[in-house]
Amino acid sequence: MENTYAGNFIHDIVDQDIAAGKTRVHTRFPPEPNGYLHIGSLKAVWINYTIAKKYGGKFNLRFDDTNPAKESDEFVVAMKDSIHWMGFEYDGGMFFGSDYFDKCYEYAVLLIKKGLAFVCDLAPEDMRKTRGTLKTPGVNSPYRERGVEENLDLFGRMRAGEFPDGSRVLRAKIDMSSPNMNMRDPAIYRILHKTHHHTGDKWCIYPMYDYAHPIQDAIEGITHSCCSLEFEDHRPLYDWVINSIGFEDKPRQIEFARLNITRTVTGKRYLRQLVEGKFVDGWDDPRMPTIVGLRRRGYTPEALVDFLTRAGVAKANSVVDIGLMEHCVREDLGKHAPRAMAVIDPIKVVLANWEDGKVDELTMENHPDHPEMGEHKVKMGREIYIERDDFMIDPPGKFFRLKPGGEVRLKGAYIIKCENVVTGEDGRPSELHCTVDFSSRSGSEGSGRKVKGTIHWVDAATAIPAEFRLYDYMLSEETEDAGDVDGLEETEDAGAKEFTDNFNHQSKIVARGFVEPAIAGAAPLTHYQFLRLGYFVADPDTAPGKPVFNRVVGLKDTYAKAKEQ
RNA sequence: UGGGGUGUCGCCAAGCGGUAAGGCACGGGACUUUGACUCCCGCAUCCGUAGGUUCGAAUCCUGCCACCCCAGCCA
Repeated sequence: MENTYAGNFIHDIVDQDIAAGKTRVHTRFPPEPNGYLHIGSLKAVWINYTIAKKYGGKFNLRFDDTNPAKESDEFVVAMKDSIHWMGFEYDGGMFFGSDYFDKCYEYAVLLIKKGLAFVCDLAPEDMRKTRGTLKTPGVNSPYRERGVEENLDLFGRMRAGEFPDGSRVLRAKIDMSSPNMNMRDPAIYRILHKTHHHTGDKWCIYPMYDYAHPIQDAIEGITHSCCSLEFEDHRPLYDWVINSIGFEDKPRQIEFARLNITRTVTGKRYLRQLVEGKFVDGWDDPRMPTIVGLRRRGYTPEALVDFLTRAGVAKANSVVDIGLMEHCVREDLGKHAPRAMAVIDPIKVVLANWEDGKVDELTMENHPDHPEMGEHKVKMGREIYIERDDFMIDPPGKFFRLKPGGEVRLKGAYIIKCENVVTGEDGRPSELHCTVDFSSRSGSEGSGRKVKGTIHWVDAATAIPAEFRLYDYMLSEETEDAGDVDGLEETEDAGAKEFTDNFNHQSKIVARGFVEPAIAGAAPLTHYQFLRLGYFVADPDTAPGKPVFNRVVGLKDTYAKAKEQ
C-alpha cells in the first residue's frame, strides 16, 4: 500500500548507522512464550520485521525462555502459528534463548574472572533492603569483595545443584550508588530447580533477562534490537554486558512506545485472567486482542499491518482509537469481501399478489465495483424474510424503508408495497402482507423506477438458518482504555477484581436468522458483506448445514444515528 | 536537583531555524437498487508554559508545569 503516513524514527536511526559505516541490518522478535501473540506484541514483530525487510537484512524469531516457571510449548506453537499467518517470515531463523545457556554460563565465568561478577549470599529480602531507594544509594553486599577463586567455586556449585532456590545469586559488580536502579549490582543468575520446557533438567540456574538478552542478540549478530519504552533504563546494563564480555559487533537497543488501543486490554496477565476465569471462550475468542481472536473476528493480516502503519511508531505514550483499527478492516474488506444477503432478526413478508408456487430466479452481483468477481443466483418465492428493523409501523421523520402503505425496493428484485400488518400476541408486528410491482423487476425494462429505500431480504423457502455472533468491545465505554485498567494493579487481587468488573459482560450476543443458500457452506474465515448489516466472517465452528458468522464491523447507519438525536 | 523518557488539532502523527504533512474522527455537498461504499470540500495564525537568542523558532537556549517508566532472585 502506498503510504503517506508518518515516518518512523527507528528508520532514521538505522539510516544514520548505515551512513556511519554499518554494513548490515539484522533484527529479531524475542517473545517470552507465556501467552498468545496479541496486537500489542504484533507491533514489536512488525517493527523488527519491517526494518529487516526495508534494509535487505534478516529477521529472527527467538523465544526468550529464561524463566522456566512461566513458559510452555503450547505458547511457542501458538506464537509461531500467528506469525506465520501474518506472513512475517523469520528468514534469519528460529531460536530459543535457552540455546545459549552454555554460552551464558561461559560468559558468566568470564565476568567472574574479570572481577565483574560475584556470588552473593544475601537473602532476597536483604538484597532488597540493601538496594537503597529511588533517592538514596544502596550499600555494597558483604559478599561483594569475595575472591575470584571463591566465586568460581561457589558459582560452579550453584550450577551443580548444591544450593536451594533463592539461597544465592550471581551478581554483576557495577555500582550500588548508581542513580539507575538497574545498575546497582543486578542479579544475573538465579537458582531455580525447575524443569525447563526446552532444556529439561540440565540446568538448575537460569540467567536473568538483562544478562541473557544482550548475549542472545550478540551471538545472533543482531544489529538493532527494538523493544518497548520500559526498557530504556535497562539500556546501560545491556551495553555494560556487551562491553564487559567484549563482543566486537555491538547490537544496539532502540525503544519505542507500546501500542494501547481504546476499549481494549493487552496485558498478558489480564488476557490470561479472562481465559482462565471463563469470561471469554478461549484465547481465540473474537473479543480477545490476540491474533487468533482477531482472525476469528474477521481481521486480515493486511488490515492489521495497515493499522500498525497508520498508528505509527514514536516514543510518546498514546492510546490509539479502536475506530482506526476498524476503519482498516472496513477498507480491506470493502474491496475484497463479496456481497451477500442475510437477515439477522427476521420478520416474515407474504407477497399477496405472488402466484402460489411460483419461483423466480434473480441474479445478484457479488461486488458492485468488481464485475470480475461475478454474480450468483437467488431464488424468490411468495414468502420472504426481511430485517425487523427495516419496517416501522409508525416511523418518525425521514424513514426510507418499509412502512404501512409505503414502498421499498428489495435488493436485486422487486419494489413492494406494504398493504397490511399482522400483529402477533406480543403486540409486535408478526407478518407483513405486501404487493409486488412485477414491472419493477431488477434488470427488466421497468427496473428504472426509483423508490426511496432499498432493503435486503432472503427467500423463506430456501434460506438456511444461521447463527450470528455479534461481539462488542471487551471494555465498556466508561473504561476508556487499557491504561485505566493497568493502573488498577496495585494489589494483585484488587486489580484482578476491578478488571473483571470492568469487563463488558454483554459483549457477546447470539442472533438466529437466515442466510441465502449460496453462502451457507462458506469455508471458515471467508468474509462477506451482508449489505447494511456489515462485514461478517464464517466462524471455524461452522458445521455442514449449520453456518455460523461472526460480525467483523457493522456499517454506519446514519438513519439510526439521526434517530438517536 | 534521584535517574530515564515524553509533551504538535477530539485520537494517532510528520516536522530537525525559514514561516504547521498525512490518517482516523467530525461537518457540508455529489453519487447511490440499502441512508453503506466512493468522490469532492472544510477542519491547528498555532506547536505544555514563561522568558531569551535570531531578520525569522514547533524547531536553538534557560526556567517552570504535566504525564509515563525504574527499588523482581519477571520479561
